[in-house]
Amino acid sequence: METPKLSLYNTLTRAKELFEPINPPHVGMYVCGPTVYGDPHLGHARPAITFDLLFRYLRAEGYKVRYVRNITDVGHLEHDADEGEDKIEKKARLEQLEPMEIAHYYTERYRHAMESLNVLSPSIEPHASGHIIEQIEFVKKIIDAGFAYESNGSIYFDVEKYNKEYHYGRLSGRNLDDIVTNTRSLDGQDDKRHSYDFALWKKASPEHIMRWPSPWSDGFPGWHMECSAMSTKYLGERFDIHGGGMDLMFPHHECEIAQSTAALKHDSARYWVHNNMITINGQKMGKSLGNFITLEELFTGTHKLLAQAYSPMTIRFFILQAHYRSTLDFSNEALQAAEKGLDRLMKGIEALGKVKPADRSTVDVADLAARCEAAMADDLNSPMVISALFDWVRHFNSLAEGQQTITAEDLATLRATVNRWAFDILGLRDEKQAQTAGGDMLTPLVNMLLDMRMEAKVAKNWALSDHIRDELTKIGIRVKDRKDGYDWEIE
RNA sequence: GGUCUGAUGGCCGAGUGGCUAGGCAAAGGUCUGCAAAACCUUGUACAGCGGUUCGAAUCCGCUUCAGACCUCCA
Repeated sequence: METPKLSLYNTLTRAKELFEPINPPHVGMYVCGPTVYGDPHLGHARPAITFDLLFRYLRAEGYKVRYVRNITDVGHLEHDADEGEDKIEKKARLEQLEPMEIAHYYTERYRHAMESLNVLSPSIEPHASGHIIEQIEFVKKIIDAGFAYESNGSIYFDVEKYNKEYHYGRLSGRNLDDIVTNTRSLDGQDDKRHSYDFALWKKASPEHIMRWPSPWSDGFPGWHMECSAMSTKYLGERFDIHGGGMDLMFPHHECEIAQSTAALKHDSARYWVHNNMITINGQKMGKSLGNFITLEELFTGTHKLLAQAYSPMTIRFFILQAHYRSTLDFSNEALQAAEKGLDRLMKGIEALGKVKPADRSTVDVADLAARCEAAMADDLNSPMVISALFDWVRHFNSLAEGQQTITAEDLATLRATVNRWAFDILGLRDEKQAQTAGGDMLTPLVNMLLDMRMEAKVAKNWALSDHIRDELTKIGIRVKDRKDGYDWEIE
């Protein structure tokens, strides 16, 4: 089957473009990861899952992907001002811990949450603190190219000069004139020539603990620097995809483009892909507004806005049910709907596992694969993939009930298609099956009781039969009668 | 204020110049000793006002409302 080619929406050109890797079958992808100074929240799950989807899809299509997602553990200033304090460091002082202890702790928390969400580990997860030398070297290149200046031990990017040769603002669709008139003037920016210049290297004030020697001062890199330095180091001067949240478009990605272009004399990333935000009551969920719900809270249900706990797969499914470039509004109702929908999908897939082959097929198995391929190739339209799967859940159930039939060959194809799309690419996991799998003692006991119930039913002893069912229901086991037998599941 | 995005049925959320998205909820039916599950059927929605068109929810304009970025944020 001829699979449709992937087109991706490129923020740089504001259009969907056919994806053509620079060095097929290799694909280089860089995504901005978390700043590890707080617990990961629902907002962090969105880019992680979006780019996990892309990573999984590209791999399933046969590409050899090197996926780099950084960990920001230094250099992220609290304010873009001279007395700006490093985020990691601020938190450390408050809790009397070493900065690296904080970074390590939250990195582990992040990784653990991502694992729960079935987000694959990237190929490389570089830490900014481990690449100070590379960042210093990168700053030197920009200075040598003439696009940076030193001021009182700090190095700033000369936006105005850069803009004469290139276009500062082309990613976010701004012109320097707009930026000039709209940049707020903050205190303590005396070292900069212009308010819109940004720091490449900052001299550390005496109380600043996180500091490294450099040709200019003891200090630390500016916060856009790590991505330019590390993407170049691991993916080369030109690579395919750069991803991140839409909120990073300006200034972070804009500055990154400026840095890389200034140092390398050309663009580095070809396709810029941005995921939209998760909102809560219509407003962006984020650190600054303090309206975020951590993943831990979602998994355990411990947040005043949560009506219940939601499993990691419910969260993943909830996110995949919306297109990555749309905002997605959080609500208990939406999450509960996702939970039930996912349950239905998983049960349908379980039913497919029980289907017995027949000598002819009443279903066209190629339809599912074709629809999934087309949807995914069209800028990662995961909602359409899910929609196709749901249409097929009906067939799965009908096949399991014997209302439709399928040949052994078609059945194998169908199972492979479902595995590919539901599990390999969407990255879903059957949590309930995983729970009961592996030599539990419950199964023989429940089966014994249900065998007794079958005997009672044959004897039309409805009182006993209902009693067994009710007692099982009480301990959370739902009994499903089949034509000639029974089925059961844990609620 | 500048730049940009969005407004879809009870809820969430795709999509598109004419052909059923899907899920959740709801109603009716089939099956069943009863129930559950499953299956079948049902909703004629696209903010408002104009315009373009044979035809617009989909294109254009205006209005209203909401949101994002312009400062750290995924």
